[in-house]
Amino acid sequence: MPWPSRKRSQASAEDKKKPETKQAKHESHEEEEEEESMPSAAESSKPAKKSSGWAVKKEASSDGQGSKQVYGHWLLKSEPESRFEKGADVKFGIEDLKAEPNQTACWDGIRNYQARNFLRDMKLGQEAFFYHSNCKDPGIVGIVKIVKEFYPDHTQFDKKDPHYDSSSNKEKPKWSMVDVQFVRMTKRFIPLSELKAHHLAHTESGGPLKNMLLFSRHRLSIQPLTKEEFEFILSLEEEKPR
DNA sequence: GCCAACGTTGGC
DNA sequence: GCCAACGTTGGC
Repeated sequence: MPWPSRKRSQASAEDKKKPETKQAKHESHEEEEEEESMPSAAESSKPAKKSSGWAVKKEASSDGQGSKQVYGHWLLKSEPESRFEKGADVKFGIEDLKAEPNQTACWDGIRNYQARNFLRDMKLGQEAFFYHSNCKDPGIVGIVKIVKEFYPDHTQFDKKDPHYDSSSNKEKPKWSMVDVQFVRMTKRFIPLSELKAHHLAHTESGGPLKNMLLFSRHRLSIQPLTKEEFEFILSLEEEKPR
């Protein structure tokens, strides 16, 4: 992912910590990509951006504006197993998040415009599923919440960080991050295989997971979830594992 | 380790 | 703006 997963640590804004994360690269665009795709609820408090579009859906609002769809929930991918990127271990599983001060970490290292734009749409208090990727048992393991809306990702300026971006500058940071705090583990591990089975069934039946981005945007490490998707997945917690 | 999907780069 | 080459993600 952005890919993907990312991770990093620490807490808030105050400290800057270091990097870890994964993702990488940079891109080129100009940055202006601020668009986001989804609209979130209100707007961000910070910069505002416009949206552009990608994929997310939008619905017409009744009033005629197309409002874009507002996402209130998210899925964040992170890798729970060690993997080295430019000499740094990008491992950051949910246990690592729980071990951070205040069980809070900054989600740094996102170097994909689409993921970054979603990140910028995240609002304080919104919840996200914590998804373990690129590991033996991929799937949802817990729930986190946004405790600080987007601000510059300090790892883009750190030459020693695997996600250093020489094309960015402090006057106009290209990449952002948010802080997330652990909320709870899901009542049980919800494996990718199970989500996929529902996705396939819903594709036929028109169920809630038929458009889940996990299955169409493989490489997106930060994905918005509709309320229906989030609630359906939560309902799986109560079921027996299949 | 393989490989499919897909995003990015860069020539033209 | 098109598109081929290339790089990355991430499941298996």
